[in-house]
Amino acid sequence: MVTIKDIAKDTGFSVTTVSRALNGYSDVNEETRAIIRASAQKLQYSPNMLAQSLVTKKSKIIGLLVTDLKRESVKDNFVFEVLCGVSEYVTTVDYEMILISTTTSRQRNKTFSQVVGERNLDGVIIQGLKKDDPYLTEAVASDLPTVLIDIPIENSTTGYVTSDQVDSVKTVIKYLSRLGHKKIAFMNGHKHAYVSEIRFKAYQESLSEIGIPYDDNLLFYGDFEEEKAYQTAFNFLLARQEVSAIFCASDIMALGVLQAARELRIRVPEDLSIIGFDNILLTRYVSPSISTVAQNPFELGTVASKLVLDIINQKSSEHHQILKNKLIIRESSGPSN
Amino acid sequence: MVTIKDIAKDTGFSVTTVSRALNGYSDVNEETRAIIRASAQKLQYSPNMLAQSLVTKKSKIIGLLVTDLKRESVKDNFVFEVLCGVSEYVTTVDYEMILISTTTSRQRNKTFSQVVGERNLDGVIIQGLKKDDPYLTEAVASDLPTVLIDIPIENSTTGYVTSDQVDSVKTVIKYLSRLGHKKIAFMNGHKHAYVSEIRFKAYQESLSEIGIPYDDNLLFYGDFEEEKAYQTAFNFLLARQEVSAIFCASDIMALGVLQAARELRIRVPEDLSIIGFDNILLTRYVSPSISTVAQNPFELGTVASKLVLDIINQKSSEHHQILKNKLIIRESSGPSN
DNA sequence: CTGTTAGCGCGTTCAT
DNA sequence: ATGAACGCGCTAACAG
Repeated sequence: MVTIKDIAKDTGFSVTTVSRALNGYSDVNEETRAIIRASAQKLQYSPNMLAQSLVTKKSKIIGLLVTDLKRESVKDNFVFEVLCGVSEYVTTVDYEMILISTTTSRQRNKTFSQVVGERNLDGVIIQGLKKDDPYLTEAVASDLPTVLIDIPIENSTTGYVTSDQVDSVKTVIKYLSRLGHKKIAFMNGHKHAYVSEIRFKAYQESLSEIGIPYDDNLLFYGDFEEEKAYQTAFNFLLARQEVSAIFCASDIMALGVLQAARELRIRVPEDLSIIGFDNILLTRYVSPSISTVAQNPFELGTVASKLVLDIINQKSSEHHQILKNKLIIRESSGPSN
Repeated sequence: MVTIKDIAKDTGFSVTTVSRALNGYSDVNEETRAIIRASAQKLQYSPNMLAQSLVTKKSKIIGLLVTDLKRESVKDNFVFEVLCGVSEYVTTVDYEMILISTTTSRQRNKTFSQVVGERNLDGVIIQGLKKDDPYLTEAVASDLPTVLIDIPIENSTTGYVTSDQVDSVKTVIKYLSRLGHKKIAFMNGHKHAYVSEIRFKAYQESLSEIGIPYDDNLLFYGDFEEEKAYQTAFNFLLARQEVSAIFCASDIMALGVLQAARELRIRVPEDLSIIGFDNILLTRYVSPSISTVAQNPFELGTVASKLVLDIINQKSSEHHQILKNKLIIRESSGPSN
């Protein structure tokens, strides 16, 4: 490890001067700066961020906080895409990303401030925490620059990025309605997620806008899991044969519904239209391919990063951004008959 | 930020005693330790890892070094699975993972030691670097605990984890041979990857073991990319109609080959058997589903983490591990006719 | 058993 | 324009 001390020794200047020269202070002779720079280059000096952080209180590290990233998470590249987005943006501005995978139980052992304080994180991006997770409340209450993904809360140090959930849902429902569907079921995720809440409300609104009465019996939950979606859809489809379309709050669940339909010999899209949400890779490859609302998680990641850095650098005051989604029509949806 | 100083003030002991009490030193009165612990709990103290690292020279951070994680990387969850594995293991032993995404060009601006030194990384896991990437050489030469994924180099501070590439290839070739295939082509990745080298050699060996002469014309490259694979396969299949089976060094490429076959109206598996490598999610969902060699990248990740920590803690001396793969037969392969 | 002193590598007054 | 001295939060050597 070569330190500024080494450079000081090498050049004959004091560590102070070296520090200032390297940090671009104006009160240093350009000639000495050149000498010091050359020496740094020669010795392959690189600042010790730890020491730097310790004194400046800035770590140049952004934490990406996600819920329990485990073996099963793999199927869902949503998180991965967000991560890639964050990683890419953060790299361009010379920050580092640290991945923090937590669970509700682990949040009881260590507070949010502790996690953040331990490594002097400059900012945090939160993805996938449950509505009532302790860290969420703490993060919002704290004055640490925080950006939430898909949770619309904003204050002076908290921002969020999400996509136009309401609009997307309405687009889907109207699309189905135009195809003649009257009995449009909605498979939601679970109640711990903000998006579930929002999408549900949007579903209700959309129906009322097109004059279809909301029916509680057409709402059911798939927990954002393929297996769970499969099971509940199986029973649901048996019981409610009048349903001609199911809108799923995630593609993973749509996959499960598709499977259930297949086993019940319900033809898709002739007898049942299925529409998903997310546009995960698989939707394009399964047969029939699945119509879905395309989100752009990668962009969610880059924008989130941009927003945290804005908050950190106290740039604008608007700390939220809403991305556009797009309905992609594939084989799994068609006219009602 | 509450520091040991605060605890010292709160309890009346010196910072040293606090430090020692909290770090479990034996030379401290159990009673005072209890007092100090209680105070720490009360104040929600959490050690500042930066300061700790600065003096102990240990950061409890493992770097995961990957090549340029960008938008396009998303299709290939291999990296993501490895990452999940690393993240999970590392969390259990109270370490943190930092993701470092680099490119060949960026490696010229900053040396490996600089990257590592900046944050006092305790160890590094390397995945996907090219054979001639500077960081690879530097990492192996350095004395920083390093574990390479799929690159079999070992020394006192370098280990590796990979899967039984040779065995897998042989299994595939023998399987195809048993099905009556004589003209078995091999689509390799690109020459920058170690695995390409190894798999190619294994391909040659397997052929000779079953008495089929190696034919240079049956080897071609798909660069580990779907599009590239599609294009080269298209031309290849046109030119070499005698080929009855193609073994691809990655599923992504198998996807491309499948597409080419489809467009050329070559039936799979009747006219052409296709076998991939990796067992990515899609192989199960496309039609026909793709036979492939199943790797377990998640485990690659956990084992890699375990190995780095072994090296860090100077546990055993064997710093490599080879995982088993498994040939999964699906619809894309069948008897030659 | 406990406190004092020193120092990790760096940025930052405050003199000069 | 430059340097000496101090402190960030912490651990480690040495006394006592």
